[in-house]
Amino acid sequence: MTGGELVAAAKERMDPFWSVTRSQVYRELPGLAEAGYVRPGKLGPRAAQPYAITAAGKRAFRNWLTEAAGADHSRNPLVLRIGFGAHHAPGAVKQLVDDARTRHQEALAASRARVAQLKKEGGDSFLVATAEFGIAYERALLRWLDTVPTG
Amino acid sequence: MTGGELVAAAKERMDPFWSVTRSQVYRELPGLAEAGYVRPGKLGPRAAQPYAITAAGKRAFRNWLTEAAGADHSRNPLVLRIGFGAHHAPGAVKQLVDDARTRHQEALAASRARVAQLKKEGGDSFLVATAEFGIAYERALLRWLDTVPTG
DNA sequence: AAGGCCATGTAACAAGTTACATGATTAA
DNA sequence: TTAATCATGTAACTTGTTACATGGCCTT
Repeated sequence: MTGGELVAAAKERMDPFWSVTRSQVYRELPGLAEAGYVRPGKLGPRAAQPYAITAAGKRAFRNWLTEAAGADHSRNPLVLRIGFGAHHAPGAVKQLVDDARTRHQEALAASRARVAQLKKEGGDSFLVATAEFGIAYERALLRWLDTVPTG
Repeated sequence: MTGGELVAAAKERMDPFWSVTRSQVYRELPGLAEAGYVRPGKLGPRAAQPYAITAAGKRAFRNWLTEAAGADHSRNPLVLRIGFGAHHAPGAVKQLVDDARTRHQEALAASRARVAQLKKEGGDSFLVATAEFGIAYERALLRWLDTVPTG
């Protein structure tokens, strides 16, 4: 795959709980090739450089998989601002909450659609589980939003 | 406050949904002083440099508060690994899930304790809400863990 | 075949992490 | 009073973001 294809595949697979940017991917690929984990193929249109994973790359991946998972890491600007609610102008918190509700309702719908699609395709049950994580997260957030004081 | 005090206060206030490191804080403080948002006080023991916020600093803070909240950003290495469950050795997913359950049960207990403490202190209801976000998140994650296929 | 559009890749920058050096405080 | 511990701050490095340049594709 090329850098762009990898980014698209990663987003498709990980969207609610992980992210990568194109620049990260493009930066890493030459290093991975150097290390022998991927092998560059011949250039396509637009100077697109495809790579194929090598046997060593697969080994390294499996190795990485077994490493302990490490703590998760959240950055939630909405909750951060709500925590300073006492410093807000009147009505500002309600505004924040309403906007967030709209956005997360959309995200919830997207997660549900993704689960439905994966199930229809008869896909890997672990992938379905990660998509269901998206639903669980969005539902929890929406329910929490309903409890935030908006005064 | 000094850099160390600021880090401690930030962790106390934001722990489940935001984080800062000491290095970030120490790096920013001289710049904020330069910009007139904080004023350095006299050095304490261990060359500790305290800062006080200025009127301009408070204005800048209120300004920042009203900015739109931006999307939240999660990095969850556990869900990431589970998504690749099909590539794991047998039993490995169960191991991951069991470890995670322990850790998140502890985190849930910590969140609950924090809510109880804030309520006892009669604190700011917005702060209580952010602590309750921690509970909601941990509960959702734990319930989701119970649905993950461990075969 | 010309112009707008989208995908590829690069480069400069900002934010986040890790490892280190130093100076008080505490305890043996 | 010496050694261990802990808090302060710094510096080097890694990761993540934003802004940019270029080149095929697709429509008209």
